[in-house]
Amino acid sequence: MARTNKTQFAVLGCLSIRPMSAYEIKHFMQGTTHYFWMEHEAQLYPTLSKLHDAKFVSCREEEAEKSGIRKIYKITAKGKSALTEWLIKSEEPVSYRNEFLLKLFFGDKVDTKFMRKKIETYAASLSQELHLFEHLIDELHSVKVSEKRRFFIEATIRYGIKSKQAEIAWCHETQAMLKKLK
Amino acid sequence: MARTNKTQFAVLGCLSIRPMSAYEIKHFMQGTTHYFWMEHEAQLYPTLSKLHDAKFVSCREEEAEKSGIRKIYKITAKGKSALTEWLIKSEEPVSYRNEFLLKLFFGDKVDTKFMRKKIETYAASLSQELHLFEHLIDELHSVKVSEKRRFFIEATIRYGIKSKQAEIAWCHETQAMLKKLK
DNA sequence: GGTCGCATGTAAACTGTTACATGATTTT
DNA sequence: AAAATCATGTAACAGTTTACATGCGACC
Repeated sequence: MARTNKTQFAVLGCLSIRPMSAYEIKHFMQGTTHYFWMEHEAQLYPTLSKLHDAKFVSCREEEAEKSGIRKIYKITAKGKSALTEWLIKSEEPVSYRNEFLLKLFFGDKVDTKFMRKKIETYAASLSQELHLFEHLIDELHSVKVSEKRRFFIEATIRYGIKSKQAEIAWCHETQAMLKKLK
Repeated sequence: MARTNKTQFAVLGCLSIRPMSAYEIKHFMQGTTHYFWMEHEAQLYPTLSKLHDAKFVSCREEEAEKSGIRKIYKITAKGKSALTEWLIKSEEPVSYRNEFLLKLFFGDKVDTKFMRKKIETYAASLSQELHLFEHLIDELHSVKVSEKRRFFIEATIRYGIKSKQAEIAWCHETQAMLKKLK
């Protein structure tokens, strides 16, 4: 079974919010979906071309802010139905990889102090991410969107907050247990 | 900056437990690290060849159980120091992708009932994974390993349990909030 | 004069996944 | 007789990431 390319749906999703250029999509993702979905420019440009060829998006060129042209893409009816179809469909399972856990699994191969340090660093980065989520929630208050739209944006942020909190709790618990070990 | 291939370290890690063949490594991972790390055979065989060329592992051939030969790889001193170096090093940030959250983010584009159903299905798969972890903890009691080794194996499983519990709690919370919405 | 932001893209390398290919033994 | 397990691997493709390339305007 072939893997279906999800980049196209991420792009269609963004364009369902409002028409955007490739550059804008990148910045939009950076500000909203970056903690669960991010695309590289090298994927965005060819994906938009393909979506345009397939009539999922239309394209309008306008003067760029500083120089040259800017290609604004807009989702078509065909694109919208493709997006809806994907939204409703169930996800194919994907393999999740966590390098930190992989190292931890082999943690007995090195001195305990290294793993204590590793968990500490990991906890610190989790806290930073958690702060970012709390900032995103604050930001959301000042954004003008429909109640329904707001609900789903907030749901993804709450997901991030709950996950990070659980992971941070695990870090503390594990550090405490490590101290008792040996 | 070049990405470092982590497959080789996952393999070296497995071989630090005991000498294994490619086939055994796959089954070992399936039984232990599968929920945070998994490799395909098509990656394992060439990776082992490369590790052998680089003198990180040695190879001994023996009669296979059923037919042909079986190549048993053993980590060398050089391989051990490479593994240790990687274990201590900090992780490069990698992009995490979650198709479920991506869909949820655009959830306002479809009728609420579809997203309710989606969260329900997601919660069910999380519960199943949680049961698997609890089973892994049980299994761990009957495995003979050092106290330190056991600690780190258990830590990765506890991580899984805590994460899944938090996600399940999020599902319930979000379902309840969805009911109130409109 | 150099860097940053806006804005487009291409090329190459690498990684990951699926499918294919082989062959013996054991179980259903 | 067919399917599963043990055991090796290759080929082809799809997807991801890095680096490169271009050019203007604004700011320091």
